[in-house]
Amino acid sequence: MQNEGEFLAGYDPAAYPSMAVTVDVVALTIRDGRLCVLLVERAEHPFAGRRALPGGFVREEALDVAAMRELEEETGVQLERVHLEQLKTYGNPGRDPRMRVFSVAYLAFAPSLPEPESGSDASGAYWVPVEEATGLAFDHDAILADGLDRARSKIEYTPLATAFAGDEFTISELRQIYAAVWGEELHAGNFHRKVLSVPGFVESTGETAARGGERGGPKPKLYRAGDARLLHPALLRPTREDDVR
Amino acid sequence: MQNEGEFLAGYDPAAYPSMAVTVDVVALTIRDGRLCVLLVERAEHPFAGRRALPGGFVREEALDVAAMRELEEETGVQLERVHLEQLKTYGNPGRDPRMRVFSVAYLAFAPSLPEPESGSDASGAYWVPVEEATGLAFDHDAILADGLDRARSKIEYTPLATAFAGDEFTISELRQIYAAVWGEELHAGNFHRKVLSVPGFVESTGETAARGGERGGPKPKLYRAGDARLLHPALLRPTREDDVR
DNA sequence: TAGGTTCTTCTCAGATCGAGTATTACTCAG
DNA sequence: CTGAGTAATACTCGATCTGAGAAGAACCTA
Repeated sequence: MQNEGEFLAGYDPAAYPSMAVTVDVVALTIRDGRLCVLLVERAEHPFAGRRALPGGFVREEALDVAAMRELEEETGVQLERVHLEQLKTYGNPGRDPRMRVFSVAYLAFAPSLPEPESGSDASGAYWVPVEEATGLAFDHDAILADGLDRARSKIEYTPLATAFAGDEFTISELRQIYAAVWGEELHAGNFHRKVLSVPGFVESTGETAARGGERGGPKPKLYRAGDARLLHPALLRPTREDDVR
Repeated sequence: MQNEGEFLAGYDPAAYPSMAVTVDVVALTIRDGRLCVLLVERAEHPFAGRRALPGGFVREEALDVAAMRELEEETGVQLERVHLEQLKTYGNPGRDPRMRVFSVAYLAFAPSLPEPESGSDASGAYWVPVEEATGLAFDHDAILADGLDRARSKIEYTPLATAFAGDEFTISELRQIYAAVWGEELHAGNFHRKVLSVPGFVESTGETAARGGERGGPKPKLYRAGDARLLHPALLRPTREDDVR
Protein backbone atom coordinates (compact mmCIF):
# COMPACT_ATOMS: atom_id res chain seq x y z
CA MET A 1 0.00 0.00 0.00
CA GLN A 2 2.75 2.51 0.92
CA ASN A 3 4.18 2.98 -2.54
CA GLU A 4 4.56 6.76 -2.23
CA GLY A 5 8.00 6.83 -0.67
CA GLU A 6 8.99 10.37 -1.56
CA PHE A 7 5.80 11.78 -0.23
CA LEU A 8 6.03 9.94 3.03
CA ALA A 9 9.67 10.88 3.53
CA GLY A 10 8.76 14.55 3.80
CA TYR A 11 5.80 13.89 6.00
CA ASP A 12 6.09 14.47 9.72
CA PRO A 13 3.30 12.67 11.56
CA ALA A 14 3.98 14.48 14.79
CA ALA A 15 3.05 17.80 13.25
CA TYR A 16 -0.44 16.60 12.43
CA PRO A 17 -3.28 14.94 14.25
CA SER A 18 -2.92 11.20 14.25
CA MET A 19 -6.35 10.47 12.86
CA ALA A 20 -9.08 11.83 10.67
CA VAL A 21 -12.64 11.00 9.67
CA THR A 22 -13.74 11.30 6.07
CA VAL A 23 -16.78 10.43 4.01
CA ASP A 24 -16.55 8.69 0.65
CA VAL A 25 -19.53 8.37 -1.63
CA VAL A 26 -20.40 5.53 -3.98
CA ALA A 27 -22.76 7.47 -6.24
CA LEU A 28 -24.56 5.30 -8.78
CA THR A 29 -26.66 6.22 -11.76
CA ILE A 30 -27.81 4.66 -15.03
CA ARG A 31 -26.43 6.18 -18.22
CA ASP A 32 -27.24 4.65 -21.62
CA GLY A 33 -28.50 1.51 -19.95
CA ARG A 34 -25.27 0.98 -18.00
CA LEU A 35 -24.71 1.23 -14.28
CA CYS A 36 -22.15 3.98 -13.64
CA VAL A 37 -20.28 5.30 -10.61
CA LEU A 38 -19.00 8.81 -10.01
CA LEU A 39 -15.20 9.00 -9.82
CA VAL A 40 -12.70 11.82 -9.38
CA GLU A 41 -9.10 12.04 -10.47
CA ARG A 42 -6.78 12.64 -7.53
CA ALA A 43 -4.45 15.62 -7.96
CA GLU A 44 -2.43 15.17 -4.77
CA HIS A 45 -0.40 12.51 -3.10
CA PRO A 46 -1.02 9.86 -2.12
CA PHE A 47 -2.36 8.12 -5.21
CA ALA A 48 -1.92 11.25 -7.35
CA GLY A 49 -3.37 10.68 -10.80
CA ARG A 50 -5.37 7.69 -9.69
CA ARG A 51 -9.12 7.58 -9.76
CA ALA A 52 -11.00 7.53 -6.48
CA LEU A 53 -14.44 7.82 -5.01
CA PRO A 54 -15.45 11.41 -4.27
CA GLY A 55 -15.08 12.28 -0.62
CA GLY A 56 -13.43 14.50 1.94
CA PHE A 57 -13.07 15.38 5.55
CA VAL A 58 -16.05 15.65 7.83
CA ARG A 59 -16.53 19.15 9.22
CA GLU A 60 -18.69 20.22 12.13
CA GLU A 61 -21.73 18.66 10.55
CA ALA A 62 -23.63 15.42 10.62
CA LEU A 63 -22.20 12.54 8.61
CA ASP A 64 -24.99 12.43 6.07
CA VAL A 65 -24.75 16.18 5.62
CA ALA A 66 -21.07 15.77 4.85
CA ALA A 67 -21.83 13.05 2.31
CA MET A 68 -24.49 15.13 0.58
CA ARG A 69 -22.18 18.14 0.53
CA GLU A 70 -19.35 16.18 -1.09
CA LEU A 71 -21.72 14.76 -3.66
CA GLU A 72 -23.11 18.16 -4.56
CA GLU A 73 -19.64 19.66 -4.79
CA GLU A 74 -18.53 16.96 -7.20
CA THR A 75 -21.58 16.87 -9.43
CA GLY A 76 -22.17 20.62 -9.29
CA VAL A 77 -25.87 19.86 -9.05
CA GLN A 78 -28.43 20.52 -6.37
CA LEU A 79 -29.60 17.06 -5.49
CA GLU A 80 -33.19 16.74 -4.45
CA ARG A 81 -34.37 13.37 -5.61
CA VAL A 82 -31.19 11.52 -4.74
CA HIS A 83 -31.32 8.68 -2.26
CA LEU A 84 -28.43 8.60 0.20
CA GLU A 85 -27.74 5.96 2.81
CA GLN A 86 -24.80 4.99 4.94
CA LEU A 87 -22.92 1.98 3.63
CA LYS A 88 -20.07 0.99 5.95
CA THR A 89 -17.06 2.43 7.74
CA TYR A 90 -13.52 1.51 6.73
CA GLY A 91 -10.77 2.04 9.25
CA ASN A 92 -8.02 -0.52 8.83
CA PRO A 93 -4.66 0.85 9.96
CA GLY A 94 -2.62 1.51 6.86
CA ARG A 95 -5.49 2.12 4.47
CA ASP A 96 -4.17 5.68 4.15
CA PRO A 97 -0.37 5.99 4.27
CA ARG A 98 -0.44 9.41 5.92
CA MET A 99 -2.25 8.59 9.11
CA ARG A 100 -5.12 6.70 10.60
CA VAL A 101 -8.15 7.62 8.51
CA PHE A 102 -11.64 6.34 9.20
CA SER A 103 -13.83 6.65 6.16
CA VAL A 104 -17.59 6.49 6.48
CA ALA A 105 -18.80 5.33 3.08
CA TYR A 106 -22.18 6.37 1.71
CA LEU A 107 -24.22 4.92 -1.11
CA ALA A 108 -26.20 7.23 -3.41
CA PHE A 109 -28.81 6.39 -6.04
CA ALA A 110 -29.19 9.24 -8.52
CA PRO A 111 -31.33 9.71 -11.61
CA SER A 112 -29.34 10.32 -14.76
CA LEU A 113 -27.41 13.57 -14.32
CA PRO A 114 -25.55 15.71 -16.85
CA GLU A 115 -21.86 14.92 -17.09
CA PRO A 116 -19.99 17.42 -14.87
CA GLU A 117 -18.28 19.73 -17.37
CA SER A 118 -14.57 19.09 -17.27
CA GLY A 119 -13.94 22.71 -18.27
CA SER A 120 -15.87 24.11 -15.35
CA ASP A 121 -14.26 24.75 -12.02
CA ALA A 122 -16.69 22.32 -10.46
CA SER A 123 -14.39 19.33 -10.42
CA GLY A 124 -12.71 16.60 -12.36
CA ALA A 125 -15.50 14.17 -11.68
CA TYR A 126 -17.09 11.92 -14.28
CA TRP A 127 -19.32 8.89 -14.55
CA VAL A 128 -17.68 5.55 -15.28
CA PRO A 129 -19.39 2.22 -16.03
CA VAL A 130 -18.86 0.10 -12.96
CA GLU A 131 -17.07 -2.70 -14.83
CA GLU A 132 -14.42 -0.19 -15.85
CA ALA A 133 -14.01 1.29 -12.37
CA THR A 134 -11.01 -0.72 -11.21
CA GLY A 135 -7.63 0.15 -9.78
CA LEU A 136 -9.01 2.91 -7.57
CA ALA A 137 -7.02 4.70 -4.88
CA PHE A 138 -6.88 3.53 -1.25
CA ASP A 139 -9.31 0.68 -0.58
CA HIS A 140 -11.93 2.19 -2.83
CA ASP A 141 -12.17 -0.94 -4.99
CA ALA A 142 -13.47 -2.79 -1.95
CA ILE A 143 -15.80 0.05 -0.99
CA LEU A 144 -17.26 0.12 -4.49
CA ALA A 145 -17.74 -3.64 -4.43
CA ASP A 146 -19.59 -3.39 -1.12
CA GLY A 147 -21.73 -0.58 -2.53
CA LEU A 148 -22.66 -2.62 -5.59
CA ASP A 149 -23.58 -5.60 -3.42
CA ARG A 150 -25.77 -3.38 -1.30
CA ALA A 151 -27.43 -1.73 -4.30
CA ARG A 152 -28.10 -5.04 -6.03
CA SER A 153 -29.80 -6.54 -3.03
CA LYS A 154 -31.54 -3.36 -1.90
CA ILE A 155 -33.60 -3.04 -5.08
CA GLU A 156 -34.91 -6.53 -4.43
CA TYR A 157 -36.97 -5.60 -1.44
CA THR A 158 -37.28 -1.82 -1.60
CA PRO A 159 -38.61 0.43 -4.35
CA LEU A 160 -35.27 2.24 -4.58
CA ALA A 161 -34.83 1.36 -8.25
CA THR A 162 -37.27 4.22 -8.89
CA ALA A 163 -34.60 6.58 -7.51
CA PHE A 164 -32.64 5.90 -10.71
CA ALA A 165 -35.58 6.97 -12.87
CA GLY A 166 -37.09 10.37 -13.55
CA ASP A 167 -40.29 11.58 -11.93
CA GLU A 168 -42.32 9.66 -14.48
CA PHE A 169 -41.21 6.44 -16.07
CA THR A 170 -42.49 3.43 -17.92
CA ILE A 171 -42.45 -0.16 -16.69
CA SER A 172 -39.96 -0.87 -19.42
CA GLU A 173 -37.58 1.81 -18.21
CA LEU A 174 -37.84 0.39 -14.71
CA ARG A 175 -37.06 -3.06 -16.06
CA GLN A 176 -33.98 -1.73 -17.82
CA ILE A 177 -32.82 -0.21 -14.53
CA TYR A 178 -33.07 -3.59 -12.84
CA ALA A 179 -31.30 -5.19 -15.79
CA ALA A 180 -28.47 -2.65 -15.63
CA VAL A 181 -27.97 -3.00 -11.88
CA TRP A 182 -28.18 -6.78 -11.84
CA GLY A 183 -26.40 -7.23 -15.14
CA GLU A 184 -28.96 -9.61 -16.57
CA GLU A 185 -32.08 -9.41 -18.69
CA LEU A 186 -35.50 -9.91 -17.19
CA HIS A 187 -38.63 -11.51 -18.61
CA ALA A 188 -40.71 -8.51 -19.73
CA GLY A 189 -44.13 -10.05 -19.15
CA ASN A 190 -43.40 -11.40 -15.70
CA PHE A 191 -41.68 -8.18 -14.64
CA HIS A 192 -44.70 -6.18 -15.75
CA ARG A 193 -47.08 -8.41 -13.82
CA LYS A 194 -44.89 -8.35 -10.75
CA VAL A 195 -44.38 -4.58 -10.55
CA LEU A 196 -48.08 -3.85 -10.90
CA SER A 197 -49.02 -6.50 -8.35
CA VAL A 198 -46.82 -5.13 -5.55
CA PRO A 199 -48.92 -2.64 -3.56
CA GLY A 200 -47.46 0.86 -3.51
CA PHE A 201 -44.50 0.19 -5.78
CA VAL A 202 -45.70 2.39 -8.66
CA GLU A 203 -48.86 4.36 -9.32
CA SER A 204 -50.27 5.25 -12.70
CA THR A 205 -50.19 8.85 -13.86
CA GLY A 206 -53.04 8.13 -16.29
CA GLU A 207 -50.84 9.41 -19.11
CA THR A 208 -48.98 7.59 -21.82
CA ALA A 209 -45.58 8.42 -23.27
CA ALA A 210 -45.54 10.79 -26.25
CA ARG A 211 -44.24 8.08 -28.52
CA GLY A 212 -43.37 4.41 -28.59
CA GLY A 213 -39.95 2.87 -28.51
CA GLU A 214 -37.27 3.88 -30.99
CA ARG A 215 -37.73 0.71 -32.93
CA GLY A 216 -41.49 0.33 -32.70
CA GLY A 217 -44.08 -0.78 -30.22
CA PRO A 218 -47.10 0.94 -28.70
CA LYS A 219 -46.93 4.03 -26.49
CA PRO A 220 -46.30 2.77 -22.96
CA LYS A 221 -48.21 4.01 -19.92
CA LEU A 222 -46.44 6.29 -17.47
CA TYR A 223 -46.05 5.67 -13.75
CA ARG A 224 -44.46 7.40 -10.80
CA ALA A 225 -43.05 5.98 -7.58
CA GLY A 226 -45.69 4.85 -5.08
CA ASP A 227 -45.65 5.19 -1.31
CA ALA A 228 -44.32 1.75 -0.40
CA ARG A 229 -41.07 1.60 1.57
CA LEU A 230 -40.75 -2.15 1.23
CA LEU A 231 -41.79 -4.46 -1.58
CA HIS A 232 -44.20 -7.21 -0.57
CA PRO A 233 -43.63 -9.59 -2.15
CA ALA A 234 -40.03 -8.85 -3.08
CA LEU A 235 -38.61 -8.80 -6.61
CA LEU A 236 -35.96 -11.47 -6.29
CA ARG A 237 -33.04 -11.92 -8.61
CA PRO A 238 -32.92 -15.13 -10.60
CA THR A 239 -31.35 -17.59 -8.16
CA ARG A 240 -27.57 -17.62 -8.22
CA GLU A 241 -26.52 -20.90 -6.70
CA ASP A 242 -22.92 -19.75 -6.36
CA ASP A 243 -23.69 -16.94 -3.96
CA VAL A 244 -25.56 -19.15 -1.57
CA ARG A 245 -22.66 -21.04 -0.04
CA MET B 1 -13.17 22.39 -3.84
CA GLN B 2 -10.10 20.96 -2.22
CA ASN B 3 -9.15 17.35 -1.90
CA GLU B 4 -7.65 15.55 1.02
CA GLY B 5 -4.07 16.47 0.24
CA GLU B 6 -4.67 20.19 0.05
CA PHE B 7 -6.74 20.11 3.16
CA LEU B 8 -4.14 18.27 5.16
CA ALA B 9 -1.31 20.56 4.15
CA GLY B 10 -3.10 23.53 5.66
CA TYR B 11 -4.51 21.67 8.59
CA ASP B 12 -3.82 23.17 12.00
CA PRO B 13 -4.84 20.76 14.74
CA ALA B 14 -5.07 23.44 17.35
CA ALA B 15 -7.72 25.23 15.38
CA TYR B 16 -10.10 22.30 15.55
CA PRO B 17 -11.82 20.59 18.44
CA SER B 18 -10.45 17.18 19.32
CA MET B 19 -12.22 14.10 18.14
CA ALA B 20 -12.26 10.41 18.88
CA VAL B 21 -13.39 7.16 17.32
CA THR B 22 -14.99 4.48 19.44
CA VAL B 23 -16.72 1.17 18.92
CA ASP B 24 -19.97 0.24 20.61
CA VAL B 25 -21.34 -3.27 20.52
CA VAL B 26 -24.96 -4.38 20.41
CA ALA B 27 -24.43 -7.93 21.68
CA LEU B 28 -27.55 -10.07 21.52
CA THR B 29 -28.28 -13.48 22.96
CA ILE B 30 -31.28 -15.56 23.93
CA ARG B 31 -31.74 -16.29 27.62
CA ASP B 32 -34.79 -18.14 28.90
CA GLY B 33 -36.52 -17.64 25.58
CA ARG B 34 -36.07 -13.86 25.66
CA LEU B 35 -33.90 -11.73 23.43
CA CYS B 36 -31.32 -9.96 25.62
CA VAL B 37 -28.67 -7.31 25.09
CA LEU B 38 -25.41 -6.83 26.97
CA LEU B 39 -25.29 -3.56 28.93
CA VAL B 40 -22.75 -1.97 31.23
CA GLU B 41 -23.23 0.51 34.01
CA ARG B 42 -21.23 3.68 33.41
CA ALA B 43 -18.94 4.67 36.27
CA GLU B 44 -17.69 7.94 34.84
CA HIS B 45 -19.21 11.16 33.63
CA PRO B 46 -20.95 11.82 31.37
CA PHE B 47 -24.02 9.70 32.06
CA ALA B 48 -22.47 8.25 35.23
CA GLY B 49 -24.71 5.55 36.67
CA ARG B 50 -26.64 5.15 33.44
CA ARG B 51 -26.65 1.96 31.46
CA ALA B 52 -24.90 1.92 28.09
CA LEU B 53 -23.76 -0.40 25.36
CA PRO B 54 -20.29 -1.82 25.95
CA GLY B 55 -17.64 -0.03 23.97
CA GLY B 56 -14.47 1.97 24.04
CA PHE B 57 -11.81 3.77 22.10
CA VAL B 58 -10.29 2.25 19.00
CA ARG B 59 -6.57 1.57 19.35
CA GLU B 60 -4.06 0.80 16.64
CA GLU B 61 -6.12 -2.11 15.44
CA ALA B 62 -8.77 -2.87 12.87
CA LEU B 63 -12.32 -1.86 13.75
CA ASP B 64 -13.66 -5.39 14.04
CA VAL B 65 -10.70 -6.33 16.23
CA ALA B 66 -11.59 -3.45 18.52
CA ALA B 67 -15.20 -4.58 18.66
CA MET B 68 -14.26 -8.15 19.48
CA ARG B 69 -11.81 -6.97 22.12
CA GLU B 70 -14.41 -4.83 23.85
CA LEU B 71 -16.90 -7.66 23.78
CA GLU B 72 -14.44 -10.13 25.29
CA GLU B 73 -13.39 -7.64 27.95
CA GLU B 74 -16.98 -7.14 29.00
CA THR B 75 -18.14 -10.72 28.95
CA GLY B 76 -14.87 -12.10 30.28
CA VAL B 77 -15.28 -14.96 27.83
CA GLN B 78 -13.22 -16.08 24.89
CA LEU B 79 -15.67 -15.78 22.03
CA GLU B 80 -15.27 -18.28 19.25
CA ARG B 81 -18.67 -18.97 17.88
CA VAL B 82 -19.89 -15.40 18.06
CA HIS B 83 -20.98 -13.65 14.89
CA LEU B 84 -19.86 -10.04 14.64
CA GLU B 85 -20.77 -7.57 11.91
CA GLN B 86 -20.56 -3.85 11.50
CA LEU B 87 -23.87 -2.08 12.03
CA LYS B 88 -23.61 1.65 11.42
CA THR B 89 -21.56 4.67 12.39
CA TYR B 90 -22.97 7.44 14.56
CA GLY B 91 -21.29 10.81 14.46
CA ASN B 92 -23.76 13.59 15.03
CA PRO B 93 -22.12 16.63 16.62
CA GLY B 94 -23.26 16.77 20.21
CA ARG B 95 -23.91 13.07 20.70
CA ASP B 96 -21.08 13.14 23.26
CA PRO B 97 -20.91 16.34 25.33
CA ARG B 98 -17.12 16.16 25.73
CA MET B 99 -16.05 16.29 22.10
CA ARG B 100 -16.78 15.04 18.65
CA VAL B 101 -17.01 11.28 18.94
CA PHE B 102 -17.63 8.97 16.03
CA SER B 103 -18.90 5.62 17.18
CA VAL B 104 -18.74 2.61 14.89
CA ALA B 105 -21.46 0.30 16.15
CA TYR B 106 -21.19 -3.46 15.81
CA LEU B 107 -23.83 -6.14 16.07
CA ALA B 108 -23.01 -9.47 17.74
CA PHE B 109 -25.01 -12.69 17.84
CA ALA B 110 -23.90 -14.88 20.72
CA PRO B 111 -25.07 -18.25 21.99
CA SER B 112 -26.27 -18.17 25.57
CA LEU B 113 -23.36 -17.17 27.79
CA PRO B 114 -22.95 -17.33 31.55
CA GLU B 115 -23.85 -14.11 33.31
CA PRO B 116 -20.64 -12.16 33.88
CA GLU B 117 -20.06 -12.38 37.63
CA SER B 118 -20.63 -9.02 39.20
CA GLY B 119 -18.08 -9.83 41.87
CA SER B 120 -15.29 -10.49 39.41
CA ASP B 121 -13.05 -7.74 38.21
CA ALA B 122 -14.23 -8.39 34.66
CA SER B 123 -16.86 -5.68 34.51
CA GLY B 124 -20.26 -4.55 35.58
CA ALA B 125 -21.87 -6.01 32.49
CA TYR B 126 -25.10 -7.99 32.45
CA TRP B 127 -27.75 -9.26 30.05
CA VAL B 128 -31.01 -7.33 29.89
CA PRO B 129 -34.17 -8.28 27.96
CA VAL B 130 -34.35 -5.84 25.08
CA GLU B 131 -37.77 -4.50 26.04
CA GLU B 132 -36.29 -3.35 29.35
CA ALA B 133 -33.20 -1.78 27.79
CA THR B 134 -34.39 1.83 27.63
CA GLY B 135 -33.01 5.13 28.82
CA LEU B 136 -29.46 4.29 27.78
CA ALA B 137 -26.60 6.77 27.76
CA PHE B 138 -25.67 8.85 24.70
CA ASP B 139 -27.66 7.84 21.62
CA HIS B 140 -27.49 4.19 22.55
CA ASP B 141 -31.26 3.79 22.50
CA ALA B 142 -31.18 4.57 18.79
CA ILE B 143 -28.19 2.30 18.18
CA LEU B 144 -29.92 -0.57 19.94
CA ALA B 145 -33.07 0.01 17.89
CA ASP B 146 -31.06 -0.09 14.67
CA GLY B 147 -29.33 -3.26 15.83
CA LEU B 148 -32.63 -4.96 16.57
CA ASP B 149 -33.99 -3.98 13.16
CA ARG B 150 -30.91 -5.41 11.53
CA ALA B 151 -31.02 -8.64 13.54
CA ARG B 152 -34.71 -9.16 12.86
CA SER B 153 -34.34 -8.84 9.14
CA LYS B 154 -30.97 -10.59 8.91
CA ILE B 155 -32.29 -13.88 10.22
CA GLU B 156 -34.86 -13.82 7.43
CA TYR B 157 -32.39 -14.39 4.64
CA THR B 158 -29.26 -15.70 6.38
CA PRO B 159 -28.77 -18.68 8.68
CA LEU B 160 -27.51 -16.42 11.46
CA ALA B 161 -30.21 -17.52 13.87
CA THR B 162 -28.06 -20.61 14.35
CA ALA B 163 -25.42 -18.33 15.91
CA PHE B 164 -27.77 -17.98 18.89
CA ALA B 165 -27.90 -21.74 19.35
CA GLY B 166 -25.34 -24.20 20.61
CA ASP B 167 -23.34 -26.48 18.34
CA GLU B 168 -26.23 -28.89 18.16
CA PHE B 169 -29.84 -27.86 18.38
CA THR B 170 -33.34 -29.03 17.59
CA ILE B 171 -35.70 -27.52 15.07
CA SER B 172 -37.85 -26.51 17.98
CA GLU B 173 -35.01 -24.60 19.66
CA LEU B 174 -34.36 -22.84 16.38
CA ARG B 175 -38.03 -21.92 16.12
CA GLN B 176 -37.95 -20.49 19.63
CA ILE B 177 -34.96 -18.35 18.65
CA TYR B 178 -36.92 -16.92 15.73
CA ALA B 179 -39.90 -16.38 17.99
CA ALA B 180 -37.77 -14.56 20.57
CA VAL B 181 -36.10 -12.29 18.03
CA TRP B 182 -39.28 -11.49 16.10
CA GLY B 183 -41.47 -11.40 19.18
CA GLU B 184 -44.16 -13.64 17.71
CA GLU B 185 -45.00 -17.30 17.65
CA LEU B 186 -44.49 -19.38 14.52
CA HIS B 187 -46.46 -22.27 13.11
CA ALA B 188 -44.43 -25.32 14.22
CA GLY B 189 -45.32 -27.55 11.28
CA ASN B 190 -44.65 -24.98 8.59
CA PHE B 191 -41.43 -23.86 10.26
CA HIS B 192 -40.22 -27.43 10.39
CA ARG B 193 -40.98 -27.98 6.70
CA LYS B 194 -39.36 -24.71 5.74
CA VAL B 195 -36.10 -25.15 7.62
CA LEU B 196 -35.53 -28.65 6.27
CA SER B 197 -36.35 -27.58 2.72
CA VAL B 198 -33.79 -24.76 2.54
CA PRO B 199 -30.55 -26.26 1.21
CA GLY B 200 -27.62 -25.89 3.58
CA PHE B 201 -29.53 -24.28 6.44
CA VAL B 202 -29.14 -27.19 8.86
CA GLU B 203 -27.73 -30.68 8.57
CA SER B 204 -28.73 -33.67 10.62
CA THR B 205 -26.31 -35.08 13.18
CA GLY B 206 -28.10 -38.43 13.04
CA GLU B 207 -28.61 -38.21 16.80
CA THR B 208 -31.65 -37.42 18.87
CA ALA B 209 -31.82 -35.44 22.08
CA ALA B 210 -31.38 -37.41 25.31
CA ARG B 211 -34.92 -36.69 26.34
CA GLY B 212 -38.10 -35.03 25.13
CA GLY B 213 -39.46 -31.68 26.17
CA GLU B 214 -40.02 -30.85 29.82
CA ARG B 215 -43.73 -31.27 29.45
CA GLY B 216 -43.78 -34.25 27.10
CA GLY B 217 -43.32 -35.06 23.46
CA PRO B 218 -40.93 -37.36 21.62
CA LYS B 219 -37.15 -36.98 21.60
CA PRO B 220 -36.40 -34.46 18.86
CA LYS B 221 -33.68 -34.97 16.26
CA LEU B 222 -30.52 -32.91 16.54
CA TYR B 223 -29.09 -30.69 13.82
CA ARG B 224 -26.10 -28.42 13.39
CA ALA B 225 -25.63 -25.36 11.19
CA GLY B 226 -25.16 -26.13 7.50
CA ASP B 227 -22.87 -24.44 5.02
CA ALA B 228 -25.33 -22.01 3.46
CA ARG B 229 -24.54 -18.31 3.73
CA LEU B 230 -27.90 -17.23 2.38
CA LEU B 231 -31.33 -18.82 2.73
CA HIS B 232 -33.03 -19.70 -0.53
CA PRO B 233 -35.89 -19.33 -0.26
CA ALA B 234 -35.91 -16.91 2.66
CA LEU B 235 -37.80 -17.37 5.93
CA LEU B 236 -39.99 -14.30 5.85
CA ARG B 237 -41.70 -12.81 8.84
CA PRO B 238 -45.48 -12.86 8.82
CA THR B 239 -46.37 -9.80 6.77
CA ARG B 240 -46.57 -6.66 8.80
CA GLU B 241 -48.66 -4.25 6.74
CA ASP B 242 -47.66 -1.31 8.93
CA ASP B 243 -43.98 -1.51 8.11
CA VAL B 244 -44.54 -1.47 4.39
CA ARG B 245 -45.53 2.16 3.90
C1' DT C 1 -51.88 -45.59 33.63
C1' DA C 2 -54.12 -41.32 31.92
C1' DG C 3 -53.97 -36.96 30.03
C1' DG C 4 -51.64 -33.45 28.09
C1' DT C 5 -47.55 -31.90 25.26
C1' DT C 6 -44.46 -31.98 21.48
C1' DC C 7 -42.29 -33.73 17.19
C1' DT C 8 -43.06 -34.73 12.73
C1' DT C 9 -45.54 -35.60 8.63
C1' DC C 10 -49.69 -34.74 5.70
C1' DT C 11 -53.38 -32.44 3.33
C1' DC C 12 -55.42 -28.78 0.83
C1' DA C 13 -56.54 -24.47 -1.10
C1' DG C 14 -54.64 -20.12 -2.49
C1' DA C 15 -50.72 -17.30 -4.00
C1' DT C 16 -46.70 -16.87 -6.74
C1' DC C 17 -43.35 -18.31 -10.05
C1' DG C 18 -40.94 -18.89 -14.65
C1' DA C 19 -41.67 -19.70 -19.33
C1' DG C 20 -44.16 -19.18 -23.12
C1' DT C 21 -48.03 -17.35 -26.30
C1' DA C 22 -51.27 -13.89 -28.16
C1' DT C 23 -52.81 -9.43 -29.35
C1' DT C 24 -52.37 -4.96 -30.48
C1' DA C 25 -50.00 -0.58 -31.42
C1' DC C 26 -46.40 1.51 -32.89
C1' DT C 27 -41.75 2.81 -35.78
C1' DC C 28 -38.97 2.63 -39.61
C1' DA C 29 -37.16 1.20 -44.17
C1' DG C 30 -38.15 1.14 -48.73
C1' DC D 1 -48.10 3.99 -48.06
C1' DT D 2 -47.06 -0.52 -46.85
C1' DG D 3 -44.99 -4.40 -44.75
C1' DA D 4 -41.72 -6.16 -41.40
C1' DG D 5 -40.08 -6.00 -37.08
C1' DT D 6 -40.45 -4.53 -32.19
C1' DA D 7 -42.40 -3.49 -27.88
C1' DA D 8 -46.36 -3.03 -24.35
C1' DT D 9 -49.55 -5.61 -22.18
C1' DA D 10 -52.46 -9.43 -21.09
C1' DC D 11 -53.12 -14.17 -20.69
C1' DT D 12 -52.16 -19.33 -20.04
C1' DC D 13 -50.06 -23.21 -17.93
C1' DG D 14 -47.79 -26.30 -14.82
C1' DA D 15 -44.51 -26.19 -10.95
C1' DT D 16 -43.53 -24.44 -6.54
C1' DC D 17 -44.32 -22.19 -2.18
C1' DT D 18 -47.44 -20.51 1.38
C1' DG D 19 -50.44 -20.57 5.66
C1' DA D 20 -53.72 -23.09 8.22
C1' DG D 21 -55.07 -27.03 10.02
C1' DA D 22 -55.20 -32.10 11.21
C1' DA D 23 -53.20 -36.51 12.48
C1' DG D 24 -50.36 -39.92 14.60
C1' DA D 25 -46.84 -41.40 17.39
C1' DA D 26 -43.53 -40.57 21.16
C1' DC D 27 -42.86 -38.91 25.48
C1' DC D 28 -43.43 -36.45 30.06
C1' DT D 29 -45.64 -35.73 34.60
C1' DA D 30 -49.02 -36.73 37.85
